Formats: sequence, structure tokens, C-alpha cells
Amino acid sequence: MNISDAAQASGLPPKTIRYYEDIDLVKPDRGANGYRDFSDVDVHNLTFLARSRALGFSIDDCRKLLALYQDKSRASGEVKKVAEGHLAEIEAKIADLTAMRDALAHLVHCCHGDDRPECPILEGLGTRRAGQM
Amino acid sequence: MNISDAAQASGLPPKTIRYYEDIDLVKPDRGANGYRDFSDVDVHNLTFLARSRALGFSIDDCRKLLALYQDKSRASGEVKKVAEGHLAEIEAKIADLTAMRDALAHLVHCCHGDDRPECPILEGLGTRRAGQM
DNA sequence: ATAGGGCTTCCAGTCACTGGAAGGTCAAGA
DNA sequence: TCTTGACCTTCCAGTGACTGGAAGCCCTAT
Repeated sequence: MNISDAAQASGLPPKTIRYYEDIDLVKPDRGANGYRDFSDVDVHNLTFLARSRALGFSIDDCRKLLALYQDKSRASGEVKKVAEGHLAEIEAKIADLTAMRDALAHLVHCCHGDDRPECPILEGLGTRRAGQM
Repeated sequence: MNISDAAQASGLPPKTIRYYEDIDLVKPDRGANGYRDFSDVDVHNLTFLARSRALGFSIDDCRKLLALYQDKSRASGEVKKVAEGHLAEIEAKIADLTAMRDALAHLVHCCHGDDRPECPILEGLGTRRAGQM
């Protein structure tokens, strides 16, 4: 299977697949013409990677997860540890963004947004307060 | 004022302040010895930048906001437009992360996480389903 | 005089791609 | 058979917003 078919099947762009080969996440065969030749297993692994990335796992985590995926004698506790760590990061990011959103929404709410120069948003940015930041 | 004092006062690391000068966000004077010499206005602008960044505005947005901040005849509508655009981005990011969290939390919840190899997390990543992704 | 800390510049690295250039390969149609 | 256009290849550079580190100048205190 050529790269564009593998891309189609996995949902990853060809560029990304080449990059993943570059960093040794996948190792497709090569045809006599030098073209990459993806097996079903390769495509399956790419799909696994696509989904892991879609859940926000770092490439490093993906590497670990893929190794665990291929190790039929893994301990599921290992997997859960990686996933829980990532889950905590996501929760933290959501908390950060929510605080940002609240502060910003407050500023936006206070600004009438017309042709006059008075602007609580700029005042808030220039003089503290307006939430905790 | 030397750079480390400006850093102290603004809350930005010296490296970041140099970077901001590099990309023309601030233009501190120079002393005879070549050292940067930050005026109160410079420090004030750096503080403005630190707060804008803390609210997640991109450097590009910060540049616009800083220009509006310095333009005493701006229309507050301009500012509000930038802020609302950014607010929408934050909301979108929160929505993405929340969907990720829910899908991942579901997988984590299903995994007993012990020494056995059976792992719903890996199965979920390998075979679709498990939320929508 | 020297030791230390702070200042300067410049280069490289981060993360995970992404765009683009230059060139080889393949299948279909004239 | 030739050509066209869509593939494929590699390699290099750029993204955003810093950050680390090296090499070297400057200032103050002892």
C-alpha cells in the first residue's frame, strides 16, 4: 500500500506519516522503486497513533503506548499510569483555560465596544485587577 | 533600569524581554555601556504584555492591543473585536479539551490497571469507539 | 587585582508537524 | 513511443514563543 492510501486509511496526512517514520514510530517496507509499502499492521499502528494523538497524548506517550500495545504481556497498570498522567494534564489545562475565559469574559462584558476610546479591557490589562490573573 | 529590574517589575523573564525587543514589541534605550535602560513606560508596557499573554493572547494580538493601548483616540470596538475573537478561540479549546477528557476518562475508568494484559484503553485506541473521537 | 555577578550577542533546541523545492516513477492516453 | 500529470522521494526551512547555553564584556566590592 502506498503512502497516500495509508494516509487515507489511517486519517493521517502523508507528511505526518513520513515524519513518524523519521522518528521511528513506524517502519514500513520499501518497494524496489524506493516507495514506502505499508502493510495492514503498519496501517493499524498508524490508526492507533492517530487516535492517541487525537486524545492529546504526546509523541513520547504515543511511543510508550504503542510499545505496550504491541507487547501482549504488558501490565494494564502501565497503560493506565500513562493515561492517568495525561488525564491530569488535560484537567489542569482545562482549569487554566477556564480561568482565562472567566477573566477575559468579564473584561469583554464590561466594554461597550463602540467608537469611544474608553475601554475597560485595556484598562484591565494595563492596571491589574479584573479577576485575579 | 536594568533588565533584571524590569523583569522583576513586569513579571517577565529577562530572556523574554530581550525576545520582545527582538520582535519590536518594546524599544528600551541603551546606556553608554550597551546595557538596556528601561523607562517607567517601558516597564508599564511590559506589564501590559505580561498580562495580555497571561490571558492567552497571541503575540500578534498583543501587538495590536499594545498599539490600541497607546493610541488614546482608539475606538473601544476595535479592542473588543480582538478580545471577542480570542475569547471564542479559548471557548473552542475548552470544548476540544473537554471532549478529550471525557473520552479519556471513560477509557481510564474502564481499565482495572493491574498486572494483567487486558486493557480497554489500548483496545479503545486500537479499535475505535470509546466516545466519538 | 581579582572574583562574582550581571550584562551583551548569537546559535541551537523545543514540539509536532507543514510547506516547498528539486527530482525520480508510474499509468493512461494520443 | 512519447507525453502528461499524478504520484512518490529527499532535504531544508519555518511555525510560536520562548529557553538554554556559550563566549565574552562590564561593574562593584574586597
